[in-house]
Amino acid sequence: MKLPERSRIRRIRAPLLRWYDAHRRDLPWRHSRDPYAIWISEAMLQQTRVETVIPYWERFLEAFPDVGSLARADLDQIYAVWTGLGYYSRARNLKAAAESIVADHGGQLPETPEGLATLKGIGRYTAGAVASIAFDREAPLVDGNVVRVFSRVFGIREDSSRKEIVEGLWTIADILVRGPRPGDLNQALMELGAILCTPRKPDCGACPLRRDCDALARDDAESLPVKKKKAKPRRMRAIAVHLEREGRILAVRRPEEGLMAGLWELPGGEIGPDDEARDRVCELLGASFGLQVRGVESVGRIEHVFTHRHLELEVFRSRAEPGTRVRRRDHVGHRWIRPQALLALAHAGPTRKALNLLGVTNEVSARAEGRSRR
DNA sequence: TAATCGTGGTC
DNA sequence: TGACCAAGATT
Repeated sequence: MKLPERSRIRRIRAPLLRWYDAHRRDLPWRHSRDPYAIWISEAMLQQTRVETVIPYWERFLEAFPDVGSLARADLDQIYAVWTGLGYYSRARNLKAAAESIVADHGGQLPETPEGLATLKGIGRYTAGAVASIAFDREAPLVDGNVVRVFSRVFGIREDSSRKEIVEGLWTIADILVRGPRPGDLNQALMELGAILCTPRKPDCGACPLRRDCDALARDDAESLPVKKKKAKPRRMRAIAVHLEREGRILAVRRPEEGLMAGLWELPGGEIGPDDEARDRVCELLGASFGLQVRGVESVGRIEHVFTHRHLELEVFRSRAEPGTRVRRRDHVGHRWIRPQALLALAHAGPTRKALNLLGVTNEVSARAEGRSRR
């Protein structure tokens, strides 16, 4: 791609900052100058909407107010606060990074993008965001909003995931950020993408860059940026069993890698596309948990769509004899607990939906269930 | 480079 | 209603 003229890039600085000063949203982390609080907000905002993040950020900062408290916390406590936010590796990485900050950086976050990027879970974007917003460094950043704004303003009509284009976008961001108020400049770019320069029906009439926008001149803003199509989620099937033993049910913890890593769920497992689910229950509970059960009752079915998986989960009830022991194969933990207690452990959407189907609810899960049902 | 990794909102 | 998308990182 041909890089825009330097002067053309620099020209959008002033109108962008003016617009930001007049229209910036009042977000809770914008009241903080604490690098730790800003870092947490950036980790949560990865692929996650602002409105979703706000209550999680507030609860997280209350539970873990500083780097030291996060480094000392049990992963279980962190997961519990993170439950429902998704991309759980972020929670794991936050703790690992906090430990490294305490052990190797005297308890203070590194101030440069290079230093920040050595920490787990901090990539190129987050390094630039924290360096510029928390430490006033002239560090560039490119997120989905910035890709869209640059593609339109500078008329970039090639696949935005191509390496050459990605590097071009970072170069533009770097040229643009040099100067006063780098943190505000970066936030202004993202804010413009979030509020006006939206994927569909951008509000070009209100845009501070409308006189300078290539896509507006050519009337193809809505078709930019150019991206390739994403793969459809693959279907997978699984079973989950509400297995009761003397008034308690079995909860099991998934391995620390892969889908829903480290989260608690009902025992069960994946089945084949043509399996009769009921026929696999006894076998799976035996093979994965060393359990023998009798009397399997079908409860129903839930569906859950992940980014790359479309899960169909069949839910059953069964009982285990008093004194039944568990021998885990792949899972890394298990507990016999009151049904409602599973809702207080870190768990993901499918487990929440299965418990809801089973009539196990509390106020929090009921609200989440209400949201996901629209 | 292309997959993997959650969830909820929007049209 | 399925497809797209949201302040990405990791492998």
